[in-house]
Order: sequence, then structure tokens, then C-alpha cells
Amino acid sequence: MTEPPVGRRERKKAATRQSIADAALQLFLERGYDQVSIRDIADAADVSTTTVFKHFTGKEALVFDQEQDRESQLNAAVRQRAAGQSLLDALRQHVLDSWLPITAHPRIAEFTNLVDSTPALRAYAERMWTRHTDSLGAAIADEFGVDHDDLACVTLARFVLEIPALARGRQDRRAAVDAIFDILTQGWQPPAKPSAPPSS
Amino acid sequence: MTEPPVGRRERKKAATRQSIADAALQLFLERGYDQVSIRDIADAADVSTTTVFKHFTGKEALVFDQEQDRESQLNAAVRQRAAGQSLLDALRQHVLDSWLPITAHPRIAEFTNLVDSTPALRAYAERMWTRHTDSLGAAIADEFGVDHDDLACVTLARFVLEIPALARGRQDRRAAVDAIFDILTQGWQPPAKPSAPPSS
DNA sequence: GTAGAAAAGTGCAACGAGTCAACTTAGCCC
DNA sequence: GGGCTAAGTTGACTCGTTGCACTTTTCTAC
Repeated sequence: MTEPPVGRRERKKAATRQSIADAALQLFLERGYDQVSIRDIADAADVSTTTVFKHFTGKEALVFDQEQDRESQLNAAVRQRAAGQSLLDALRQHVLDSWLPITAHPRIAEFTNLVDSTPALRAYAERMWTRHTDSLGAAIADEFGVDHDDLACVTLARFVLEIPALARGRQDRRAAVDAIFDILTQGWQPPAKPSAPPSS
Repeated sequence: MTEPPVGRRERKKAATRQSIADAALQLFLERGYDQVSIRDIADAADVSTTTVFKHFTGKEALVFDQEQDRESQLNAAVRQRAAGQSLLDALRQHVLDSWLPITAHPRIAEFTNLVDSTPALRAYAERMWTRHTDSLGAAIADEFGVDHDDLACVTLARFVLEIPALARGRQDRRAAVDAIFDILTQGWQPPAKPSAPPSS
């Protein structure tokens, strides 16, 4: 069938893009992000440096290859949620289902380490999420028939998209995600003092 | 005299720093951020480019000159709040008192316009706030005698520090700040449909 | 006061990211 | 097979940023 890769041209294009991304990731993991130049990557992938920038918007984008359609996934989670499920529950479930498994993958450990130890990549990763604030906010607003820039909807979108950054690095990410959603649903409550620690 | 805090040297240093910042801001407002190079600024201030980087960490920092001690102000708002005032009320009041007047200042209009129309500056401004997440989170945690990285406290700090970005550009910033704090205190509520608009 | 350390500033060269324009190459379609 | 188009190359260029060697100014100690 003609569906997976169409045309010889687009296949070669995808191939070079992939070889660039592969070379970049390998070099980054070997030497560290700052110790690898675009020329190094271009040489390793046997392309010119300008070709690298034809496929990727910048150096950081090389690390987060398939940034895929997080946006459409988020919007779908809002719009196509199960009947009767509240909006916040749908978002909570989506975060638990689609973000937690990715970060829990064992092979991603060194990748996560690379990102966390490189300030430029940490900043880029955070904006990767918050960039979708407007889109998610609009999707939420549509659910309630209000303007796309409705303050409450945009605020919720922004706060939800901050959750990955907040839960990152926690020992129990699942519990962290739940706790943050509890804040969003019930309002913020002062934490319990550890003077009377829980039994278990 | 041996006692005055400022020596002759430090005064001249502050003077050159100021002349660099002035030249930079003027050129940025005249031509736009991307149309001004560091070399232009250095020439206008009659210093060398290396001197510019001795005073400022990067090009973006030239725009946000005195980034002052937002951090200590935030912590003070938390720690030295009026007796009996709740934490969230103290934060709400601090945001209303110290952030709103700044952005409402009429002369800042063109400055705000410059920042908003330059992606690099928008990103930098956002991180300027969220950079203090850990510090504010620790201050909040201290108020309740829990660990400095307590999830609820860090989450609240992060959300509060997002408020300027969320309220920016709203027609009624004060109402926006209040509305967001209401979300934080009472939890998120679906917005009212505009089919039955409120009277006033 | 004067010597000399230390800081502030200069000039220059360099590196890496990213862009641009002109050119070659290869797949596509008729 | 020939023209169109997109992918890739090449090389030069801009710009942010850093490093190094050097000069000037201020502070400090004698």
C-alpha cells in the first residue's frame, strides 16, 4: 500500500533527518551537549551544516526529535473525553497515561540526565510544554462556549502544562501529579506538619 | 574616608554600566531588539564589546537592567505578613501592590511593547520570574515547617509566579490577578457561559 | 608620595550558532 | 526526455560570546 512512506523523495528526506537526529543524540550522550558542535553532527551524519538547519529549527530541537503532536493529543484529551467525565479528570488521566510512561522508560534515564544537566535544554523543554498554552486554553474554552482567551481557561491550561516540570525529579511522580491536580480541583491547602508523621 | 560604602572606583563602574544600559535601551526602542547588535551598543556607549559583557551576562540582560531583588521582596511578603493574614492573601496583596503599579506606569508602555514583540525577551522575562520558584517555595515551606522541596509549596510558588505572565495583556489586570488567586484558593471552576451575561 | 597589587577597560582574534544566496543534484510528473 | 520542484551543497557572512594579552586607573601599603 501507498500509505506509510509516500514517494521516494520524502523517504530519503525522512532518512537524512533521522540520520542527523541519530548522530546528534549519540554525540550528545557521548560528550555532552555543549561539547558537540553543529559541524560535528553534520560531519557524523555526512551532510552539510545548512542541511541540519533545514530539518531542525535549532540545536535544541535536535535533542527533542519527534516533538510530535503533543498539541493535538492534548486537545483530543479535552474534546474527546468520556461522556460525563469532568474536564479536570480528563486532563489528569491524560497526563498520567501519556506523560508518566514516557519518563518512566528505563532507557530514557541517560537522556533525562542529559536534559537535566544542560540549562539550555531544561529551558527549552519547559517552553516546549508551555508553548501549547494558547491551544489548550482554546480547546478548554470551546468546551464551555466562552472566548478562546477566557482567563480561567488559559490559566488552567498554563497550570496543567507546568505539571511535568513540577513533578519531574520526584520519587513518586504519579502521586505528585495527583497532588497537583488536587490543588487545582479543591484549591491550595497548607501542608500537614511532619510533627505527626504517618504510620507507614 | 574609609567608611562610605561606595569608593571612587565603584562609582565609575556603576556609571559605565548605566551608560551601557541607557544606550542599549534607547537603541532597542528606536530600532527594535533584533536590529541592534552588541557592537552597536558598545559604540554608542563608547566602550568595547568585551566591557559590555563584563557588566551584563548577555544581550537580554541589557533590557532588564535592575532586575533588583524580586526574590527578597517575595520572601519578605511571605515571612513578614500581617499577623493572622493567610499565606495566599499575603501573596495576593503583594502581587497587587508591587507588580501592578509597575506595569501600569504609562511610560513603560513602549518598553512593554518591546518585550512583548520580541520572542527572546518574552521567554527571558518569563524565566526571570520562574527562576525564583525554589526560593519562594522554600519560604512558603518554612512557614509550615515542612521540607524546602515540599511539593505543595513549590507548586504554589510556581503558580503564583506564573500570574504576571497570565495577567499580562488583560484589560483589567487587577481583576485578572484576583480571579487567578480565587482559582488557587477555591479550586478551578468552569467559567459561566456568556449566554446569560452578568448585568454589570 | 611612590611602588605595586588589583580592578576596570581595551583590542583583537577566535569559536559556534544561525542565515543567505547561488549552485548542483535527484525525484517527480507529464 | 524535459521541465519543475525540492533537497542538498558550498562558502561567505552576521552576530553573540569568550579568551587572551595588554594598558590604564584606582586603591593600598610602605
